[in-house]
Amino acid sequence: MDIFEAIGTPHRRRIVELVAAGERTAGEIAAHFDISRPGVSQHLSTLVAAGVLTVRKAGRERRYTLHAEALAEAGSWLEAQQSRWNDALDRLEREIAADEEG
Amino acid sequence: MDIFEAIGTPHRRRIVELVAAGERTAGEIAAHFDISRPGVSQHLSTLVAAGVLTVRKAGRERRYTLHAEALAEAGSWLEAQQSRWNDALDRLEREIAADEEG
DNA sequence: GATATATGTAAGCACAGACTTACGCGTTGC
DNA sequence: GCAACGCGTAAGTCTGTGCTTACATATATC
Repeated sequence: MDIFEAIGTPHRRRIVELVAAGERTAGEIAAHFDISRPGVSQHLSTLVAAGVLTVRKAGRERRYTLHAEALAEAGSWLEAQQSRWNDALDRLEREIAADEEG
Repeated sequence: MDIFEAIGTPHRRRIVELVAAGERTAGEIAAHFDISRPGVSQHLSTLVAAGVLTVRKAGRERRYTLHAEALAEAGSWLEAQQSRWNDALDRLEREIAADEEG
């Protein structure tokens, strides 16, 4: 599952927000949700698989941290599309100007 | 459906890439996919509903354009999480420094 | 070593949604 | 006016996935 799919659900985006504020254990994260703990655990797994989070075993706990580079990567794609679009607009504008001139 | 969910599938992300390069008709877009034309049409509808694209009727064609602001909004969320994370790292670093000092 | 705690895994269910084919509707062109 | 075109909508299918409960595993605690 790719990054965009991973952050494509509200629950998982909420998890990202929580972990972005600092390292969290699975239990701490689960406490913020109405769904069952295993349900949250599965969301955590998909986020790790997508490279959005990182796990670290600490005794009987699992500490989840944000892998910010993954978010940056997604951001790059978004920016690329926006600059593509701006280029397209510029081209269009120049064409119109050329038409009016000629 | 929110923006992230809208761009959460590879097909729809591909559509965004196509339209980012310039205004496209439904048919032009559909030509780039292996799935049926109605299938593409449904993807277009969800992208419009999510505010990612804009439609304009032109005769019997429908011209789709990118609504770049929507992508910018998604980008803002990503950046916010990254800066949150950087703040958390800074706090952690300061705490460690304070511990070592004291 | 037995019990409790923190967590993941397994199995199953129900629903969303990504497809398909068939059809309808407006527009263009003869 | 009528055929062809461009496109969306309807209806149905099927798979993925977001949940659930039950169970397994590893660590801490006494």
